Amino acid sequence: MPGCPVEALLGIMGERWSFLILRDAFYGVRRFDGFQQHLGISKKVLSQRLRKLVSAEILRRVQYQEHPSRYEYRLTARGRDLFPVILTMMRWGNRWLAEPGQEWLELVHKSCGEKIEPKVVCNHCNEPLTLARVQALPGPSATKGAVRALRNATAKSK
Amino acid sequence: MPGCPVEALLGIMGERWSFLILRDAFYGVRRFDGFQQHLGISKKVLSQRLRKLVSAEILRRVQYQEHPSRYEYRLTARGRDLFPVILTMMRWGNRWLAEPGQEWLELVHKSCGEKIEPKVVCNHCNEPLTLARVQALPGPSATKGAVRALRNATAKSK
DNA sequence: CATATTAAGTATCATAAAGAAACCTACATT
DNA sequence: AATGTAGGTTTCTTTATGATACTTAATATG
Repeated sequence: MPGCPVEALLGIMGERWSFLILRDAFYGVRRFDGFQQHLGISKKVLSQRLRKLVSAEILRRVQYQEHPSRYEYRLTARGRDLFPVILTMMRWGNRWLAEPGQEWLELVHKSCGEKIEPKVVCNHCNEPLTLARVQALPGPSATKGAVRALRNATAKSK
Repeated sequence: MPGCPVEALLGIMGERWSFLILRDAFYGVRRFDGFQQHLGISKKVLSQRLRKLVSAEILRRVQYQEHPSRYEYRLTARGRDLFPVILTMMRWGNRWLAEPGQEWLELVHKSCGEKIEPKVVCNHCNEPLTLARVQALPGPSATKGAVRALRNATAKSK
């Protein structure tokens, strides 16, 4: 039983290739061979990860042909809803790990035409969320460990 | 050499415990023993991960006492800037993995006092970023594989 | 004075996960 | 008849993780 939502997410997505498979899915990759060639992952591990992502309902295994039967993997609503996680990862990687002016990729917003730097904000006041301004409180399912950690955290933040 | 910012980030943060160590750091944990007890990670792996996070400048190893000398681990600016990634993970985990009404933790915005659901928006137009409205284009450092994947992605998105 | 305890690790060995390469199945193509 | 294609599985080797014991330097306890 996980003790926090991050732990729960990592129980599904925490293994070595899971986020890269997801990233490829966002790029439009759907087929076993596509993932395998693009990622350079071993077939064994790929099939294990795909099975896990399917059983977690991040991907759906869909037959796209009979005789012989062939399947592909498509994002579910749950899977698509991981897009914000990938976006924040992309922003951080571009910001801190790319040579300046040498980013690997550029995100463009089709709505406004601008180059995006994804920003995480409060859904109420639309202010960017910083560590100092966000307080984590144990919820109804918090474990004892989490309650203790959060109590310490809020005690120390000054 | 990584081919995309997500890959680059995962080169640092991709191992089993790294994100949980980071989450604990956001909760205010700083000491070896604190991480070890709270996470239930083996000391060997913890010391390997901390070393890696320090060498990636996510954490700084700071002496907090002499005789005997003791060190603690503090978030750097780089590390603090991973907060948005953790926030989007928390939101996703709370949304899809918690029993309804039984979330593990609640985020409160000290600025507006409201319960937060972190939202990822465009830094120009402030609209939420959805898969359909974001276009990824290869940047200056994109690998051939990435260029091909992105071309396919944009070709297929309709 | 001897023994515990604390904090931050290392060392050693057993188990689990990942990677490489070959093989399998069902059909289509040359 | 042989080759190719797509989506895997099997087997074996290498690497990573986990459990337990030990180390070091100082303080606290009986």
